[in-house]
Amino acid sequence: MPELPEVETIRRQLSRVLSGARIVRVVVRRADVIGYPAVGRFQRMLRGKVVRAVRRRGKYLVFVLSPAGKLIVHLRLSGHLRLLGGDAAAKHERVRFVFDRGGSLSFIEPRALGRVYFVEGKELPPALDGFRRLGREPIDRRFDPDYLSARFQGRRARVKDLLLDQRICAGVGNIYSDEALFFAGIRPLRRADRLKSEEISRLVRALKMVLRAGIKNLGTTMADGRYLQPDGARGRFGDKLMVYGRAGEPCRVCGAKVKRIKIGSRSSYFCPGCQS
DNA sequence: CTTGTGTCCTGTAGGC
DNA sequence: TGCCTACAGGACACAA
Repeated sequence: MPELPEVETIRRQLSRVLSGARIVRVVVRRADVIGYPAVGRFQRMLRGKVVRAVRRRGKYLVFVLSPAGKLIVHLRLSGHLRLLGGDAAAKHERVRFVFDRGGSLSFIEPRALGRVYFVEGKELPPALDGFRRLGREPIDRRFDPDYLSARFQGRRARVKDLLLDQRICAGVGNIYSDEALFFAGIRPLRRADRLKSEEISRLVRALKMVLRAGIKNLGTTMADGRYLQPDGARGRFGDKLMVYGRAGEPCRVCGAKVKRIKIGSRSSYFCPGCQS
């Protein structure tokens, strides 16, 4: 569910609220969301640790702890982090981190696909291979046309699939890839190695633009209200989407009907008038 | 290595 | 109301 802008929004809020807070207890309500290490060790290692900083890499949240270690969280499709006051377990709560200053951070994951990890040193468990292999972030200065064309070189895959590849575009997901392709004027099924350098440049600019706009608007909360900030507030980027979730509706630029196609098992939206 | 497909898991919305 | 299907902001393990 959450992509780079949503995770970044969550990061900023948690950094503000949790910096300096000490974990006094870790309640595990469902063991299989603990990606590493085993449940008992996960709980023991976290108890007593103080949150020093909250960082983000791609769609991963990284809580830097002292005296040592990191708590790494990936929300996958349906995960949430909520700051809660009371003791009552939230619906679909899988893990709860209770803090010394009162209140707790609840990891809520209806589908139980998301994972939390604790790591000590520099070496990462195999379960975090995806983390280690992350590519550059589109909002990074070094994510430039040279970088992207090098990664697209010789790749016959559809451009949409490569935008979703975290080893190439860390943090990009289904919504923002469609939005970026719209602004770049490129159809999602185009072969990556057949994009002209002008198109790659437009794509780089579009990615940076839509991700920054997403962050500025605190993320995308669709009508179903599935993504929320840790304090429960909605993101405002949903109103600003050009194509994602708008199948059959008129393009906001040219008026053509937005189309929805399937790529793999996932939906992709584009405007047949604006994108070629 | 690359590419496409299936799978993990659960909830919800919509059709009949 | 109940049953069935499709779909969901993700990432992997596979087979070809």
